[in-house]
Amino acid sequence: MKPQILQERRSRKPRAGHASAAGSTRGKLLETAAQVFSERGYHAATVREIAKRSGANIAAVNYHFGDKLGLYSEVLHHMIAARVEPLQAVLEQNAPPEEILRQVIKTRLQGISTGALPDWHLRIMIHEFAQPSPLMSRVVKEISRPLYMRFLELTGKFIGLPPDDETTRLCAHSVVGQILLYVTQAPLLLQIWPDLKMTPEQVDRIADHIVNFSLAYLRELRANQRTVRNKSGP
Amino acid sequence: MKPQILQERRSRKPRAGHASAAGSTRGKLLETAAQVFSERGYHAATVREIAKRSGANIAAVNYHFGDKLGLYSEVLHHMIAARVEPLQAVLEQNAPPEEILRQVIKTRLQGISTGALPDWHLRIMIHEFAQPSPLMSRVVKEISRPLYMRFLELTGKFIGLPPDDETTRLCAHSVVGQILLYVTQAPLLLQIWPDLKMTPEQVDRIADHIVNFSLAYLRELRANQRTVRNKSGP
Amino acid sequence: MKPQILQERRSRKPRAGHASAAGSTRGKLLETAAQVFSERGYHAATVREIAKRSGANIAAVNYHFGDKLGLYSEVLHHMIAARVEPLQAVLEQNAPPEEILRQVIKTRLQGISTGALPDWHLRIMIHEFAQPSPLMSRVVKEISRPLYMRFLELTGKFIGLPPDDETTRLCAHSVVGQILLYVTQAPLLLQIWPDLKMTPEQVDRIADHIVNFSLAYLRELRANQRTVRNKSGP
Amino acid sequence: MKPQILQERRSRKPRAGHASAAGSTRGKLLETAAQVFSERGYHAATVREIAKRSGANIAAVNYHFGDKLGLYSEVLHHMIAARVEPLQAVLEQNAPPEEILRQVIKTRLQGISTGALPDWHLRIMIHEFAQPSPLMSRVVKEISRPLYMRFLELTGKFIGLPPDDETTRLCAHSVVGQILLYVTQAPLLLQIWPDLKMTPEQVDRIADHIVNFSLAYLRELRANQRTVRNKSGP
DNA sequence: AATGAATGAGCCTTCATTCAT
DNA sequence: GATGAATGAAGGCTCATTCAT
Repeated sequence: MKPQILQERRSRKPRAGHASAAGSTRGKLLETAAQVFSERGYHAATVREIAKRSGANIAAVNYHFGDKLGLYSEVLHHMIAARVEPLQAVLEQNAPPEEILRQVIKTRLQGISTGALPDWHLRIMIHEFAQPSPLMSRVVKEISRPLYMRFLELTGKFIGLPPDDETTRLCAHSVVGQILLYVTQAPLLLQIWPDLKMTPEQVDRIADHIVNFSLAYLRELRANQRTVRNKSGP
Repeated sequence: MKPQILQERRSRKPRAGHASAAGSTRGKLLETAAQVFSERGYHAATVREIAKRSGANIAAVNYHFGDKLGLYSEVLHHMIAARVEPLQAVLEQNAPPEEILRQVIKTRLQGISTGALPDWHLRIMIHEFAQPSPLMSRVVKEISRPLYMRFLELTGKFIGLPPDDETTRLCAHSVVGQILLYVTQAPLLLQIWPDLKMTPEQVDRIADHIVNFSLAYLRELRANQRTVRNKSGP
Repeated sequence: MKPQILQERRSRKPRAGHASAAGSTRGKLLETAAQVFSERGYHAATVREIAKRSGANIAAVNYHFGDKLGLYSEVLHHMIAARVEPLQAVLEQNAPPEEILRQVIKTRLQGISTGALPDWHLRIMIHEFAQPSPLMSRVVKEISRPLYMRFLELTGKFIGLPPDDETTRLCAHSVVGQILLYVTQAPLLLQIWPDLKMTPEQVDRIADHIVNFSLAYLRELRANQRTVRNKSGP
Repeated sequence: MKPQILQERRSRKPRAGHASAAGSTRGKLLETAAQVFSERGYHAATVREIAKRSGANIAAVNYHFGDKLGLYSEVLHHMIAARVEPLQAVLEQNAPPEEILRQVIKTRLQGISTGALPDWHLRIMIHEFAQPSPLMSRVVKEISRPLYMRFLELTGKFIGLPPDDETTRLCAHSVVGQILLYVTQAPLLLQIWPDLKMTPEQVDRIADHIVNFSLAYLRELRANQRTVRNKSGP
């Protein structure tokens, strides 16, 4: 279930074990690239800006990562470690599904509350969906799909249906959709809803709402499902 | 409440009434531009490609629309007529809120069924949020905000709360989020859910699911609201 | 001695007798062109701007004057009538050379005193010398040369030497140079000499200075010349 | 009193000490640019032509100088070292004013004798006044003004008046104007005066004429001034 | 281990001009 | 008598990339 490591591409220089150490040029480049890619997306980001912000020579990107895509690939690689795995952890834990659902939603939304970390992971995904890079399919395969599958499992278990049942999928989508609204439309919402301050308290209220909104239907479904099973049972 | 018309920008020639007739260079340009902008977004789209695909000279864009932004502005303008207004019409009609809700969802989702029109309107919006163009604020003001406000009203009326109540907003967001998932994440879903064919029948089932999923909570809320009102009433 | 008429060029439309009437498109075009050419010079001026400022279609220039150069040629033609002839008149008049000299200088300088007419003639000449247009040689032949020759004659008569004597030429140049400084370097002088207000009074003082400055040497020369002639005479 | 160095602009790379070495691309570019800018002026000159004549890629200009204006700025900078400073030196030297005046005139005129260097410095100034570039004010501040001020001082000392007296200014203008005629109107004069060969001997004669022409009035003024001072003195 | 220099392709825009009406 | 539409050429600039050192 663990996402595979993104394969190395055309860089001239093989990546050393300590390569992403913060002090090195390579490490600094990687750090800056994550920032810039998250701000502009793969296509609109320029190696020039990444190099300049890193205080590195413009040729450094090609030297260390082969080309722009190589650098992007590396950034994506780090994204998995930094983001997918923690969320995966939440999904894997041994707790009542209702509690897990609540935690997933809160974890997800906390990424967008203002002061927190810049949440570059998310913005990269948004750009990737708006305008896919050549690595889009890899992003899907190694980031989206595993998480999606796991969430399907969780939802299925909750409502008592197999993970790949259409109803299971639709329910999972309903939950995810509510979260993604705040994630992908954040700038719009901030303009359109003056009272949206994204304080931890407000984000908490939003998360609670999503949980309640979703559980209303899911519990109903679970109840029906048990009835059906009981009826069709012995 | 009707969204205002986007104002003309720097184009040298005023737009004639029949200007977007399919046969004319100008019309062809506009048509192609909508396509290209929806594929690549404002920034990544190139005037060159638009001109080439239109079979027009590259300078024709400048002649008819002043510059790239002028062309984009015109495309946005047509977007209102072709998309926002119909949806607005649905929202304005005199019918039970439950029915309107169902229609909104269906109208929205039908845009993505059948590969016919690749739903360029939405793709443009997605690009706009991923990487705002200089016209972003106008897009919000004239497209998003009016629809959002109207939908808030509808939701508020349904659950018996004022349109700008936080609960009203959160409920509206929950409904919209479910729809937007299919709209913004369509390419991902197609990869990740092999059985997603977007046939009219399936889209209908999806729409019904969203309605049911949402009403489960909204009705609950409405019931509570009435209880509260009755209790605090005479 | 009268400057020849600039020959018509490639215009499709032969110039009618009343063509430059103020109200007509053609006349308006000509008027605006003089303005624009004097502001920007032949190369930097654009037919677009001329057409726009005239409220005329961009193709009007080509229609009436063949091409940009044809329009410029026509402007030059009017320049002769409006500017060269009056100055010529001053030079031709029957008066003591000293008085003519004073008048030439004053006439010339008054063109640059602020409020007066925009003196587009002069600015066109400046541009022409900075970056000659294809019509430069015609400008010289029909405008500069006749005036220069006449001024040489005047100077020669004053100091008692033939017009094409080197000394005559050098003296004429000394006078003309003093005038041209204020004409070609006006913008610089305005920046560099805060008290230069170009009021009629100040322009008068400048003109008087140039006259006095020049006569100091010219009179000296004339005196010497007479002595020489007397000595070598009978 | 020394003119300040023009500040570096947007070029990406700081200028090394030996950067304008003839062999380097950068040096060649600079050399060609001076040529082209002097021929066409800032606006009409094209980066393409400069690059092509230099045998360099068009992007090299951007690389070395940031943009067209950056290159122009650098050319102006070199102009100071090559031209303004020597003239400044002449003006600063400790010699009788009459002798300095003579030298200034000769130095100035020698720039145009012998077709060798086509006196690009001056041509750039002429273009600058005909159609100012965005650097016009800097040109004035760092090139024209210091020289002008110094010349005012010299003239004032000669005639015994303060440098900023109107009479001092008018006299200085009269001298400068005579020089500038040959400098700004050279092409015209060559057409109009067939015997103008610009041989060193002839240029010398011109310089001597200007000196004599000017001194006739200046000495007169000085004499008057002394009389006045003596009368009003003790 | 890294970089300064250079490059070809492509970007958006503006130009003077032409042509059909 | 005039114009709207269209065009090829050229403008300045930025891009990711390469190469010699």
